[in-house]
Amino acid sequence: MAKGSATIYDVADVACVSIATVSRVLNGSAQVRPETRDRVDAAVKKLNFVPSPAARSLSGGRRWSIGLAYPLEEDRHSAFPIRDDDASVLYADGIVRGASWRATELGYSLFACAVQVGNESASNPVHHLYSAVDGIILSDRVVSNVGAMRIAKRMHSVHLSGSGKFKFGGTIHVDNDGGIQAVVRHLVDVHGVKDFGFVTGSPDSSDAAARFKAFESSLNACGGVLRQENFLLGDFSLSRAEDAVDLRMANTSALPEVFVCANDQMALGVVRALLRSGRKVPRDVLVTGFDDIAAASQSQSNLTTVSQPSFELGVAAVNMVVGLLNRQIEIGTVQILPTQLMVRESCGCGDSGLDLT
Amino acid sequence: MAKGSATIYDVADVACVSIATVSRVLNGSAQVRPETRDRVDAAVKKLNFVPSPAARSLSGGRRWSIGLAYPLEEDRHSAFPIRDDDASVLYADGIVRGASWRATELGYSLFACAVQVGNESASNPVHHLYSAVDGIILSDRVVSNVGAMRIAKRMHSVHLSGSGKFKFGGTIHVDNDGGIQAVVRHLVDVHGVKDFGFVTGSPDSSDAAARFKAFESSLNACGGVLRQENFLLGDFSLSRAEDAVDLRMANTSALPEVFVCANDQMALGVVRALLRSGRKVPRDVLVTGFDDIAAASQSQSNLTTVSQPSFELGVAAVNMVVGLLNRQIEIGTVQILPTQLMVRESCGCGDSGLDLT
DNA sequence: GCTTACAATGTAATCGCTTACAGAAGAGGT
DNA sequence: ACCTCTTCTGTAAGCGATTACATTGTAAGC
Repeated sequence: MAKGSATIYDVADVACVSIATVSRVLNGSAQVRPETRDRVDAAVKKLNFVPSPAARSLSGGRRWSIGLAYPLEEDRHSAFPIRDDDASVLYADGIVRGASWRATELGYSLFACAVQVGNESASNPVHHLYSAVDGIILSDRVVSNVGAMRIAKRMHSVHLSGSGKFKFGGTIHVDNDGGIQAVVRHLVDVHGVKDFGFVTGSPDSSDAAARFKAFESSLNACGGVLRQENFLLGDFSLSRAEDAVDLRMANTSALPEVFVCANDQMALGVVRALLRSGRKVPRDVLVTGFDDIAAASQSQSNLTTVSQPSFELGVAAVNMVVGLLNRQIEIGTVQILPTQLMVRESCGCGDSGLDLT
Repeated sequence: MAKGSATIYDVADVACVSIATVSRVLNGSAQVRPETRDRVDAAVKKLNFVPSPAARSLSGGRRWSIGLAYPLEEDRHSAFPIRDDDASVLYADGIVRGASWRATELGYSLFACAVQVGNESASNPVHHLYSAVDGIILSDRVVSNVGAMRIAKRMHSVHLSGSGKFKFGGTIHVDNDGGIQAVVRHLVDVHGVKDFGFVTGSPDSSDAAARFKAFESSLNACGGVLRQENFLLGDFSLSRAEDAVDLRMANTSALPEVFVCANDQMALGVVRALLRSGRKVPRDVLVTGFDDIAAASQSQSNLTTVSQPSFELGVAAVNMVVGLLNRQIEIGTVQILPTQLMVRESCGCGDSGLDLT
């Protein structure tokens, strides 16, 4: 607390040079006589001097840190809202790790920051974050489009989004189209499915939108059907999807052959609701997910899903921010990461023929 | 980028007041005539003004954000080091979530930052982090003791540590003693174990140290034995523990009845090594872990372990930092969070009598 | 109507750094 | 000896906030 640590002035005093010279040595810049440099280095070492990022930041230098804002669903019930059920956090973990690792490798620090979705006020952590960093990675939905534009005008930013292109910064998204297409094709080709159900994600998520759009066109391409009552509204959370299926089952019309879900959490919720009603998966209804979170591959819920390279997404995002910073990548660049169909048992595959319990 | 964003001067101009007045309004301080306040508020809104944390930081005001540094083991092999095997990250996830949630609730932003352990240079992200925040939460091992003291002298800090007390800041740790004691007692009372093995964590981790110390004293209390060759050195990672057990088995002396491990990852590694050698757990050797990570409770590895309230740890840490900030908590305070023994099958319990495979 | 006290506002110093610009010192040419 | 270039180093002006202190405005008290 006692603000006692050394400043550039102290170093200058000890080394008997001016603060400008110290700064030059620190930043490895230009012409400093070797013997002067040594003197400064010695002083720095002696005083354990670490430049104040705040001051550095203020005076316009590079901060060597980048920010990553990831979404948190609004808490609807519990006092501790962020439990296993929180889709965005689980998915974000991988991204944070990838970004963290890559940033460190490039000599940057990564500040990760969870943002309550829908928070447009000044208390949105993004506002605190973005002036502490050189560039920022914004996950889908952490700020509004308007907010994103404002930020992008101030600093380099990369957007993790479902589809499309952000013209004021870079954009990265996974191949939602290809993933969903693979799911639908597999269901049609291998399991002869015609009658589809779909559980969609948060309405404001571009990933959710992209996945549904891809689903529709795949359906058209292979002649599948989505009856109105089998289009379920979710918000990426397990419980909401579970509720939606319960509600659907109150309707006595026959269930679809499969529920294609926009993410794994919802798929797990769907499975849970079906099991509770006495139905078995995949015996009575097939279910597929998206993301391939850890829980998907556990034996209890052997979920057929689409694997997202979340770690690689984080890596790619950092690469892009730094590329933008170094002017090696153009503003408006879009990068698409591949997805992969993971066939397990919930789609009806698997010789074990186990019912999931 | 185009540094075009509004400053306090712009706001002052628009509102026709001085920057001092703007600052007063922003910080809710003291005497400002309501009509002036309104004018300033309007200007702030109009310009979308967000104060620069850097400047704020330099001039000593509150930043409304707190930092959390958590450790990342040094990468020993892979190009993408942070995989499922990384003990600290898995454990840290819960802390980050808890801290994030609580910080948001208190109106703070939380910046989480992964730190390569052993990095004492100026590139240690902690140095970047700590001038962007009001207070900082330091996990065990993210900085040296000296580094921690330097930081603690500059700002409020809370240390997440195995035991003991950090006299320049707050300290929180889980009840390692109680947890290990419960494990040992259970093994002795229920399973009649006498001949113990122990797999310890990173030598520089105070959690590891605390757990071993607790293990020793529990052992003495109940007359158990730890033969020298059954004390295995790990570093909290799965692979390292696996290797250690392989090495141990090269020695032909009888294995101990149980391997008590300082965390779950290592317990999983131990199980893996034992299975590979044709031994069964718990039939031939018992194994226990610590932490209760998600993988521990999966049916494949039904690990008896000690549950750590990692989410609550994050919450408590934020509470303490903010308490310190508001001078409601004294420097030097120590808080201990309870742990809980989770009895599963790897200790020999369970009527299923299943061999783990 | 004039002092007084206090509320409201403004002025300017400060935080620790970067960097444009200025100045000094030495080398080389005449 | 004098002038011109280099090459190094110092001076000082910001960066955008906070805040001690100075100043102005205003209503009460006489």
